[in-house]
Amino acid sequence: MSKITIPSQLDTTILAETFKLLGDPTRLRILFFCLEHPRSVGDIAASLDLSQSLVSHHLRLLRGARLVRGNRQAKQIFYELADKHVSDMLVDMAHHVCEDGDD
Amino acid sequence: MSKITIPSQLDTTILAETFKLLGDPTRLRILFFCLEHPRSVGDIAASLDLSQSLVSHHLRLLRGARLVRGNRQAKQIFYELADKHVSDMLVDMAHHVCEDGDD
DNA sequence: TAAACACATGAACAAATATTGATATGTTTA
DNA sequence: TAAACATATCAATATTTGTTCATGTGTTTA
Repeated sequence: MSKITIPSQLDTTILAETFKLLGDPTRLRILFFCLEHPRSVGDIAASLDLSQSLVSHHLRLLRGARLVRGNRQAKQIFYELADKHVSDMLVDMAHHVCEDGDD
Repeated sequence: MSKITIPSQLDTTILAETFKLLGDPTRLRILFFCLEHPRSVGDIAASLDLSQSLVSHHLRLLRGARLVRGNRQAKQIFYELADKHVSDMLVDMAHHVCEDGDD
């Protein structure tokens, strides 16, 4: 059971878009930083030593792919992962990168 | 339990490298095509309508990241996913891309 | 309202990357 | 060995993409 389904070329492209977003160290750092609890843009920039502009640009891409969502709290906007789905996947992959080298 | 572990900056970079490889539609198509059983380079190129050169290039990258492995069978070389680890992740992600739109 | 603060956006540039075409390497068959 | 076949590699090109700097938008406080 659990038959293997080969995605259509369109689905493949969509899937690739998501992977592509995850394929950048800066974006991954942002995502992991927001994993535990929501973080403001300024906090992200300061903690990760990135320019505010750069963080905003990346957050826009991540927002566009529904990987994160932000809600305003007074002047600041706090970003968190979009849903458990995404965070589970990240944690899962993080584990994978640690346990390397079978074979 | 299952405490969230934030990867080091180095680990993040390594993880990103893997995601980056998965973040190309052509490579994803190659991977899914080899999911069920090993496929020769020529078969991949013909079936996916890609030049032989392009397929070889991509396979080299995938090999370098230990995402696929190939074994020679006479003139041809048959490629398959490196381990269950990789294929499980791919199938998993393929499922994710289908079930969209919570919220 | 004006100034200050937090974040978003646009243009521009440099670096990375996918793709192509030609050629090389290695394996088999005549 | 030579020719044919399958795959790999090299060099070059065109596109994509991450980053920066300057500026714009929206919210709060004086």
